[in-house]
Amino acid sequence: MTGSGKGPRERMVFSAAQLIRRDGVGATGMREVAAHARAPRGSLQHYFPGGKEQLVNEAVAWAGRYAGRRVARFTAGLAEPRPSGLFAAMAGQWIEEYETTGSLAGCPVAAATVDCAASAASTREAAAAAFAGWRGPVTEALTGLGVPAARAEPLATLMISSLEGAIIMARAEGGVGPLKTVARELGPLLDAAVAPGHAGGAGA
Amino acid sequence: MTGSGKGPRERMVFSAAQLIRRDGVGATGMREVAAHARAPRGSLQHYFPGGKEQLVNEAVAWAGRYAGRRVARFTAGLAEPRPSGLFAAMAGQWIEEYETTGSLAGCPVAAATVDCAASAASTREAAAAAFAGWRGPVTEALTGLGVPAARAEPLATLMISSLEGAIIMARAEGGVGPLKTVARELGPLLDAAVAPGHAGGAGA
DNA sequence: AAGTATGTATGACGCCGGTCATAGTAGCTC
DNA sequence: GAGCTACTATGACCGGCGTCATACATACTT
Repeated sequence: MTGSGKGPRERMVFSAAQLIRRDGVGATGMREVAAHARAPRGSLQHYFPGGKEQLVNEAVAWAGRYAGRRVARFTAGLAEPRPSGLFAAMAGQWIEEYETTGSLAGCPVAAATVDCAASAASTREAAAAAFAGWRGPVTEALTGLGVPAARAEPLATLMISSLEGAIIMARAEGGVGPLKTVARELGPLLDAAVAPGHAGGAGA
Repeated sequence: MTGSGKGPRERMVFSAAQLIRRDGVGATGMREVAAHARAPRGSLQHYFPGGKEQLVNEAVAWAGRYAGRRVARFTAGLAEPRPSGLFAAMAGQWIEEYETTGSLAGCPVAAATVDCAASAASTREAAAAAFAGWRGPVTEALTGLGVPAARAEPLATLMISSLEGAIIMARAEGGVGPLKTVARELGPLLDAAVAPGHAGGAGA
């Protein structure tokens, strides 16, 4: 997650995502993105002729892909292959970040939605695509964990919704309480959706 | 919800909440708020000497009180007194708004959190207070509906989180799908938390 | 060596934001 | 009717924003 390896273009997209995550779209300036990415300011108009809107959209898309990949990795590394474990891992990523950095930034996709859904159609669509690219792997993971196909996608939507909402409440409260609460409360409910007779993980 | 009755001060707070809800804090201008409230621009510095931050904080507080009162009214008017009914009513308010107005604004508390949590401590606290003032009535309602005291507050947190997240996803997708999905999936899980033997509503 | 993409570097422009300063206008008391 | 308070009304200021225009440096082609 250093983001300083690749080319300047990627770094700028990455930096944009980070800054949007923390301050929202409106309060994130183009110059600021370039500075944060240690990229030349002139490269902005070179790589993103579509201006800020394009940059924001790419940052959102990047975040969506990142979240999707992350889910796949979580699923592969679950100690106890149950839906609750996946959800705990998703929430745990945010808890861990808070406890590491001491402060909690939000989700760039949510920020872009809040700030742009009503004003920039392309950004709204980028956010929708990002959510779809996140929900997909979650849905697959759930089916792989034994959730009936018909319920996998709705439950994936519920998981992502709860997580997004908990992130916001956690930021407001200045603590990870809501994230832990949501993980604790929703987990068992998700496990209950596993088809009976499915070969669970370690315990039961 | 007309908001044009009371004095100019209240109207401005209300207008601020509405505009923030739609465009986010950053994209909402002070002049715009005054114009929307049909209030004189000079009144801004008169009523809100603390500037934009104060106005935003009051808008957030207003939204929190509104949400809390709303929950109390939902609870009183439930056809089937079950947790799922309350949650459906909460989500239904948003669905209805979308189907009435044709577009979906967000929650002002969420918007303020996303845009200000990292930059304005007072706004972050206002948002936390607003969430608390929303969660309180939900918690009470759940206990009144038969949810054991120990689980009422965590489940209230889960409900609000899911709703907030679903609102964001719905805005991104440009449709109420996520709201309906979340209501459908979470409702039964909430009902299952009702203490056994509790005198439920109509059916079971 | 000339030429041409590709990327970098700045400076300027216009705009709109929040805020300040300063008047002006009721409505009320004494 | 003088004086005070509450509110309204503007205009100006300064700063930051996104964007544009333009010039410069590479690096690869032919």
